[in-house]
Amino acid sequence: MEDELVRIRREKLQALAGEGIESYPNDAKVTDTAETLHRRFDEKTPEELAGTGETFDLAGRLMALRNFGKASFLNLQDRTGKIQVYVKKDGIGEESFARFQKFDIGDIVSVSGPVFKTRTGELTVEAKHVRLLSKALRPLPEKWHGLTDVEIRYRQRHLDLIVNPGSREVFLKRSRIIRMIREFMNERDFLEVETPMMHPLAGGAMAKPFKTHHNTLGMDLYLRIAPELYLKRLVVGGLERVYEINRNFRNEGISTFHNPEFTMIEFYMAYATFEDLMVITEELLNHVASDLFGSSRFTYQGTEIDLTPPWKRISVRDAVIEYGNVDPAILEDRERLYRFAEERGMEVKESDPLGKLLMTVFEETVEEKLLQPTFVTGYPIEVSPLSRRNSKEPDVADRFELYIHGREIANAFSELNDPADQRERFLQQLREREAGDEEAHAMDEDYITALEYGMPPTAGEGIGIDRLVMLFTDSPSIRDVILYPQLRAKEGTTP
RNA sequence: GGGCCGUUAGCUCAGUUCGGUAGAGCAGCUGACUUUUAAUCAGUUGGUCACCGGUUCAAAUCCGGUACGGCCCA
Repeated sequence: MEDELVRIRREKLQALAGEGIESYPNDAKVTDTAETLHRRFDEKTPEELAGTGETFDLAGRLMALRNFGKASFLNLQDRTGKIQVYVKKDGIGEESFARFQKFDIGDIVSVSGPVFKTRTGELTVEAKHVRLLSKALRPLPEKWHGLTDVEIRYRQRHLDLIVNPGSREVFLKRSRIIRMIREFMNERDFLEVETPMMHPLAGGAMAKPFKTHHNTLGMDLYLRIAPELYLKRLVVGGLERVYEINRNFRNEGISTFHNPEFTMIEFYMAYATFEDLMVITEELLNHVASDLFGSSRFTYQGTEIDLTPPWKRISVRDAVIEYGNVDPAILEDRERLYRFAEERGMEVKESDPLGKLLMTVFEETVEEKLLQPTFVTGYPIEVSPLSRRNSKEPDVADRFELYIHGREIANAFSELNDPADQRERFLQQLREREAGDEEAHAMDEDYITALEYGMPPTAGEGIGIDRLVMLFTDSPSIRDVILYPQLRAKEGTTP
């Protein structure tokens, strides 16, 4: 039973405490890491290592223990990796060695001593001192198979991170990707800002929000579904290039591509158009890819993705014709398109306008076929309430969505900065809301007022960071790239 | 929300077909072992078979339900 294993380890800790050894000391000096030692000494010969006299201080988690009676080999894991440690009775002294017998796999220990190479050529720290810094009272998952139970991996991510190097790798990469994005934006003179996560009305996207309540103000608030309207107010305020990397919350289903809270970067650039953003997007993703892979090519779930610009550009309409094999004539006729979609079991309503029908047919027939990076343009104005109208085709928005491997990765448009048109669009959304569309955009008078002070011509874009990380880490599920994905509450667990 | 699949020792998994004393490896414990690396050798502890109910002389196994998870669909 588990209690038995915990009891034995607790008794070991108590036995050490009985000898006057502090159970949880915090005065360990750690100056070296596994990585630095490997880098310095892996290529050296045993002779070069011998007799230098230099000693090293490191600490980490004891991941393996191979006992030989009067000597032991340990694997010590720190944030940079693993290194072998050799502990022998002669090396640390009899008393110390007796205490060392109470160490277990999983314990946090510090080690100091010189390095040498074993018979098999492995760089090893020869311990002169070992010390228990923190006892692992519970056993770790098995060393060889690791931890595969996905539920434990998500609920107890610490265990996953300790025993599954691949998982740790994903989150190191995630951090690196975000760092590269910041670097890219900062270099182009974008200002990083933070805008409210709690909104009096949920705007900037078409989605159902989470509702919460502020007691003192006595008002309901919504967790933001997008930062868009605040960021554009900042552009009105003269911060001509802004970006925010932060969480959005959408009260929707959970799947391998959807988590209720997810991370986006949104950025806005005055005096740019959605077409300028295509180029910037190509550059941004290549900036990240070149850092991660040293290349524009990488593999996602067995498919080679090539980010070499320029990427394909195609309108929704042309894509439906090309990938969906739909007769162009049908696309001009609302009635015919409705029947077409209906006959194929797509979820459409009799009242849907042509643009909405077109998007449904696009989603059903095209999306999954867009494997290589593709800018889809020509979005109907009625599904783009915040986008600028195309000057030549007023029914079409100056907008694109980026698809990679059949998934929407980014959404961008030239911003609608005409307050009168914006009011009309909101009113249209209100009508759709009244017709039963819960996700239709709310009226935001305050935002319109801000536009009335004059917003420069601006283009803005949102990129889903989690989905980008999935692509770049070859992860099949969004839960693999979010440290604590949302799960159903389970009795006796915190998250 | 629907369909399919899963839940057995701390971990990784057999065992379910066709009901008949709950198993292995690792970890743990005891002993041997001062250059191993999935160390080795000998011995050994450890189980609410997810949970609730039913059928049966007898249920991990069959039936019904619940919880949680995974995949697919909406």
